[in-house]
Amino acid sequence: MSNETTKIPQATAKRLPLYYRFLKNLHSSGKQRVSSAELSEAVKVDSATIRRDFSYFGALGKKGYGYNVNYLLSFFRKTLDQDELTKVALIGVGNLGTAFLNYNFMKNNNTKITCAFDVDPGKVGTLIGDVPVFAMDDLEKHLNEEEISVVILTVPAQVAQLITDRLGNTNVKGILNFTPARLNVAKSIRVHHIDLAVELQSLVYFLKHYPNVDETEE
Amino acid sequence: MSNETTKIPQATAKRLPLYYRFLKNLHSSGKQRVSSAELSEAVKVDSATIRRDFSYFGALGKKGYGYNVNYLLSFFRKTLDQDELTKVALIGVGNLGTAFLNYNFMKNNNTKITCAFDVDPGKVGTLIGDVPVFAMDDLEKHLNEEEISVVILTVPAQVAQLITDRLGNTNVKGILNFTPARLNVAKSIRVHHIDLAVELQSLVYFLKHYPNVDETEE
DNA sequence: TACCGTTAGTTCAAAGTTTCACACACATCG
DNA sequence: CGATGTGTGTGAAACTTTGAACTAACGGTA
Repeated sequence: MSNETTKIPQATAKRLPLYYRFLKNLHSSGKQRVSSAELSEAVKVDSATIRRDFSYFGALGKKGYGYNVNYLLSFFRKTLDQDELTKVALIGVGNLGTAFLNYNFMKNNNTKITCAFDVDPGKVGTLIGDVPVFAMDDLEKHLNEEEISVVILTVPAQVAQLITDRLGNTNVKGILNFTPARLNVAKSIRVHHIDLAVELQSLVYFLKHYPNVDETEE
Repeated sequence: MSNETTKIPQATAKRLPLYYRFLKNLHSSGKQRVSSAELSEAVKVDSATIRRDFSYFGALGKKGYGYNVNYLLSFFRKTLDQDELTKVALIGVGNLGTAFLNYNFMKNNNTKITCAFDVDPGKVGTLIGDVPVFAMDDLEKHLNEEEISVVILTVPAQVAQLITDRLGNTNVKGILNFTPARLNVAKSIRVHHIDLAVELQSLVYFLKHYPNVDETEE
């Protein structure tokens, strides 16, 4: 453990941003120390899991004391690269895309949507939530100029693969895909799917077939 | 296997809506039969996993032939309760909430947003995407009258727990939570989290720390 | 009708993840 | 300054999920 090069389990990596956010809350409410049990209550993750997650990064806490909020926070800030800003592009300014542009969900974070793309000439050239909307034709040009490596995909499903193929000519390494389409990508590109209809349907399925079980993540 | 009462693994259950959607696509494109390998290519799930997933429901396919699309489709329709409509309420008509109301992501499905709630008097009484917006004060009343058991939560984080507590007095059994808040709920209520900021951050983390690994779900 | 190629269903081992439970270290208090 | 309680870090066990490999059944073809 405690070695930077040791690979962190994926399940752990997915929880890190969650921990980070709650630590920020604790910090701003003036808390000095926190135990894995308290944290567990707040983020709804088993306390043993939290301790193990933290332990992958070394001994961050003190026995009989807990974790120092400031120390933990500054550690995570470094680990999650919170100091350096990751620029993100949003492709497809429809209902959902517009909501993301207006939504402040990356305000406090290390990620920022710096440009958006759409085919609608009525939207091109405008600012939505302070983000400039460019023509889809200029996609590769702007992505390369701004050296963008992460995109949010909120285009209609039919064109998702088409757009994705064009991303092959850019520096894009990660796609957050809100499209129902399952994308074919070069293996140098990482895709995370958020499929809203599937999420809703599977929730309904769980309710009908697994009555009364406890909470599950996404 | 093949027994209706056998509990399906959660990982499998999450994939069912995905399978269902692709089967619908195949059906409408006139395809008669499909193999697990073809399906695997389309949904990006290992073919052995697909075969095992299906086998929990019994022998749905034929060796040396594959699966009959019609048969499979009608089977899933029953299994996923596609015939009966699940009414869903949306709470919080902000940027994201409005997008969902306008978005057609449940048009083809067994779920439909039938009412929405907000505190803004300017929104109350209006129709957004054909869905009536009611006052937050009348939340319990409408939910009970319409016998709604699933809600989508798109309110500001600060009030998420407050609203959730009020759901305790209703028939609501499932919450799709788009709020960063981790909700305290009675264990009869199931919560699925979709935390957009966390998703984006964890994608960025993966890109920095796990270069060049393959695709991961949600 | 007999063969051949295809592909479902299943078994097994491996990998990944969570949870338990406990020793040990530290903080705290008298 | 010693005793006591608290809470971390972690070994081991339990559980979940995946992927590879195999078997056996079926369809198609000559």
